[in-house]
Amino acid sequence: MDQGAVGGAQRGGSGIPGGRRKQRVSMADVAKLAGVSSQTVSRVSNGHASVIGSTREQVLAAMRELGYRPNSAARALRYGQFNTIGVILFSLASTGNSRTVEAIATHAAAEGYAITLIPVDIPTQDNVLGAFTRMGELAVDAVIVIIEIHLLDAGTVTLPPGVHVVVVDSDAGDRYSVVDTDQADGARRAVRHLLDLGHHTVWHVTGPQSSYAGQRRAQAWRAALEDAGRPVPAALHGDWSSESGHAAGLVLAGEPECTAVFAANDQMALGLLRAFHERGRAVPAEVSVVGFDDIPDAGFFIPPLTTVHQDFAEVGRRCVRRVLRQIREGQVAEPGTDLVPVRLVVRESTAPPPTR
Amino acid sequence: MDQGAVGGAQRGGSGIPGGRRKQRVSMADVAKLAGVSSQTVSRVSNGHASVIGSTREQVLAAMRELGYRPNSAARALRYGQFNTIGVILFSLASTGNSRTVEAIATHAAAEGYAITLIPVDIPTQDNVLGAFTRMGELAVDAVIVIIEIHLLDAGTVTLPPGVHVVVVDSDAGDRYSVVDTDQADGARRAVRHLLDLGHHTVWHVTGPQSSYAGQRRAQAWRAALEDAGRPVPAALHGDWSSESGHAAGLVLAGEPECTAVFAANDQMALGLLRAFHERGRAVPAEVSVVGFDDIPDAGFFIPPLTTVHQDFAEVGRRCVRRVLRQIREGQVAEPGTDLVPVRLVVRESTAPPPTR
DNA sequence: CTCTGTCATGTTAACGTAAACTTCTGTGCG
DNA sequence: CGCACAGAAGTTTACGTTAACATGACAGAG
Repeated sequence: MDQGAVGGAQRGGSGIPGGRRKQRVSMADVAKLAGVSSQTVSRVSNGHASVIGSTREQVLAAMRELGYRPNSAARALRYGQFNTIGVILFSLASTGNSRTVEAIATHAAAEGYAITLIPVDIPTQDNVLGAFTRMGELAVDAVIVIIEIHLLDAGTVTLPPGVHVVVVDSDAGDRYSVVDTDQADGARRAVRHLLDLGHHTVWHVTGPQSSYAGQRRAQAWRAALEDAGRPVPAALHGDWSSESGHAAGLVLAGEPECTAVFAANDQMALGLLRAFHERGRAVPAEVSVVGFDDIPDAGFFIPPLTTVHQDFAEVGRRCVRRVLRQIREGQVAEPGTDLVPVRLVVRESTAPPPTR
Repeated sequence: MDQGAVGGAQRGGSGIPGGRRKQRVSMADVAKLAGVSSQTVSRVSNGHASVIGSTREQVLAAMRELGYRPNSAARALRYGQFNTIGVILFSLASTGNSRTVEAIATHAAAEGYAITLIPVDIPTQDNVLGAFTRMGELAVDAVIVIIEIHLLDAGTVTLPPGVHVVVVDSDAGDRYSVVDTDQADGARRAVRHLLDLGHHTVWHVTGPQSSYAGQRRAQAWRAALEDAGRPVPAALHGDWSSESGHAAGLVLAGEPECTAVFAANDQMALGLLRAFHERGRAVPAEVSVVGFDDIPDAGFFIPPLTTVHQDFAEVGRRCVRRVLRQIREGQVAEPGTDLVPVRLVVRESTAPPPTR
């Protein structure tokens, strides 16, 4: 280094008081104030044992006085790790997503990892790809994808090398590490429950076609009916919203032989209940309704909703566990599907069909 | 573990093909392959103009071949910025929080910022303090706090110096930069609506005491009644959950003179509807109910809920705007409260009181 | 009294990137 | 023909931290 005369932008003059040029306090500053080397500050900062008590106290005092905070960028650079997991998702609006994300965040925090959210407004391929590109530039050790993975597959998306991935809500267990609720089992239980009550068959309001969860619930609904040798009515298509459930309910209310409906989520079930109420079709006396998710409100619908309980917290927990195992063992991929079990919660929206 | 035979973690030999020792590709690697200096790679990476076409192509080809991704830790270290905003929050479970967070994430992404979530399981002081400590160590340029700020004030918490803060749901506008829904106005509108319909007074089911939003809705409810010269019934205390609303509803169903209830959120209103239904009190013929939030499901309750619409997206947008202004202008604090307006959505759960 | 070992602390170097500066090449003009 | 100048690319250095090594002091053993 030549001369400092010019460099106002450089690091700022030394002793000029009040001239707060420097943004952040570094170890060097603490070290100077405490009269030790910056390495000693580092040792104190990281709780190494080999610092004598009096020195430690001095350093801590200096830290406090200057308001020292370690610079995580420098740390990350040094260690090659960020202690952060990225989460790519479409929307937090659905109960399932937000609860899963919350569980992921909680469990990750317990392991010393933070969560970085990358929302994708509209799940087109371009946007998802963009999210991954951004993710690649982001300070992230691994990624959890809560979005339809086929949007990635279809394109020429290559996941950033060296980034570990776990996927939620997907059938891509052959290529990725997938964690998911046991959608098929849930749908099966819902249908069985209704058949066991004596219903001849069960109608279905699906989720959006873009959702694997929705697709699988529909497949399992169909399969359960076929296995029981029952006729399979045409499915009505919803989009998870109570509004779409309501629309479907208005249609179903006009079908006299419809005595049992399985909605692919609780919100659509709410719409169904509303529609049946409007049309004077009593639930459960005339029509039974089963939902999926078991949102906290489901027990307070009119009538309280029989539904399939999903353990979102467990999904989040397993995502974190998988992703951390990948990070720690240094493996890039570890395909396979991890299914989280469900259970049916029977409330008051289901009953035997009306006798005639 | 002092011997290299084991340590694949080190840096790995140079030309050994296939032996992917090195975790990440650096500019130096790209530079070597492209036969240029790493500075040239940097220039290409950042789109500087002063690189001739052929060289640029070579570098890009090398980047592609090696799967180069810039190391954001090094970048952040260099620039002193992370392009990341931290969000401290209690829970994503409530509609309001998750939608606010989503809006924050979306708008931040549009500005090139990512969101890091720091969940606080139980909002004790210690935990919040811990979250802030963690945040201080985190790669974050600013923080948005969606949690009761008094949990911070009461303790000896000093916000990390140099970190910009915006707070949601708080009355701490004198000390912090606060963005919030106009809770008072919303509550006032709800009460006015019911009084205008002819109700003598309005009962209230509150949110949890720890919530400023809840407190302010309750205050404004009381004030609106007093301004109108009406008696103020004792408030019933809820905790945002439909279950607590249900419990309150069972109590209110037993009060014959109760003809109008304002619930501090929609979920508790759902519980109220359920309780009134159980007890055979017709809504709105005998009792009117107003909620707060206007969750998407509210229009499909039985009956569809009259409620105060909150613009969560706008709250998120303003948070991001404020926080970015702070970052860009380099100001640490900028106290003041920014209120987002609300509107009353009248549906079918309100009507004039029964004539007697 | 010297030698060895231990413990507290200091010094050096490296992580990957990019600003600032330096060097090199070729072009146009007097 | 030489010189100034512009443009392209290379070199140096610093960002803040910490592992690895170096230093120095002091204690106990021979």
